[in-house]
Amino acid sequence: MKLNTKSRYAVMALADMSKFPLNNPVSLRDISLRQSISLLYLEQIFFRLKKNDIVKSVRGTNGGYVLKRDPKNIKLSEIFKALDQRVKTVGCKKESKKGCNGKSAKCITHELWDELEIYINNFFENKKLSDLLSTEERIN
Amino acid sequence: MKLNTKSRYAVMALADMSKFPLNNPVSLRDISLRQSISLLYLEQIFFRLKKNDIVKSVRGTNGGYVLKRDPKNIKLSEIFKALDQRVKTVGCKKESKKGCNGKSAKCITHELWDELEIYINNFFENKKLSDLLSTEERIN
DNA sequence: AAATACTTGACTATTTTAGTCGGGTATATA
DNA sequence: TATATACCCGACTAAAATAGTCAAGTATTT
Repeated sequence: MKLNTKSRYAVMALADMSKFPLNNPVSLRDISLRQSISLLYLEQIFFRLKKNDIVKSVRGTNGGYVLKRDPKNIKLSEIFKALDQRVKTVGCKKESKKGCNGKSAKCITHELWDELEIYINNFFENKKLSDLLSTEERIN
Repeated sequence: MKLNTKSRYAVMALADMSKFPLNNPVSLRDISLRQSISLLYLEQIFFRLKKNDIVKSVRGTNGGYVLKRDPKNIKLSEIFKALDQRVKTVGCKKESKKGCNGKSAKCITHELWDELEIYINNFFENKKLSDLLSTEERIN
């Protein structure tokens, strides 16, 4: 069970942006250098963040990305959703509605995975981007 | 973020076993048929469960596996541990001790992943095999 | 003896992940 | 208005992880 780099980098990059004045565009190039994340990969990530209304872009010289909302109002769950990251128990659920292929035995653990999914989503639902920021400021 | 089949099947198989009289060996062949899991794959899984003292084996005709403890005393966290399944944030932590490669900026999110890891492990730590069983019995 | 069932390492196909490439378009500034 | 900067975005690929199989056993019961 592991987190992929896409969502991990997304959170890192957005946390990085949050440290700067909010309406000031931050270029991916700068984030790339500061966070040691490939620029090309960041572009891919921000394409999705933009599509999901988390950031907006400013083109041209001195352009970059700007957070669409205050970090206080950006839940980590939104970021994960933007990158198609969710908890999956795999199998079991997708192929059927109720009894998992009709074989009732197959679903002994069905409720468990549902519960886990809700539990984890809950973690991200209750975390804001601003929560990371204050942690960071405490450290430095 | 997803659960792998190994730990998923392990939980399913053990829950299946729990439904039978405890000192009665249950053969992998039967579990395989009931839960639609490949026998060869189950063998691999039970090899690890055995090494981790969760089940013991009874060889020969009418043999099979037996739970080493009462399902009330088997935590899901043990099962996951037996299969090397754990939450990983990947990168960030392994390569360094404190400042993540010395670049302090790289670790804006470090504490977050630690917290998540603890949070999820907590879920499994508080679930017993017997919890699944009663759920199952409620359903059927 | 024969059948059943566990033992265990090695192997392989498939899928997923991480990350790159390429060929754009838009905008600010000199 | 030329040029550099920075976003745009689909397609691609190498590497790693996962899922599952194979093979060649050994132990026990009936």
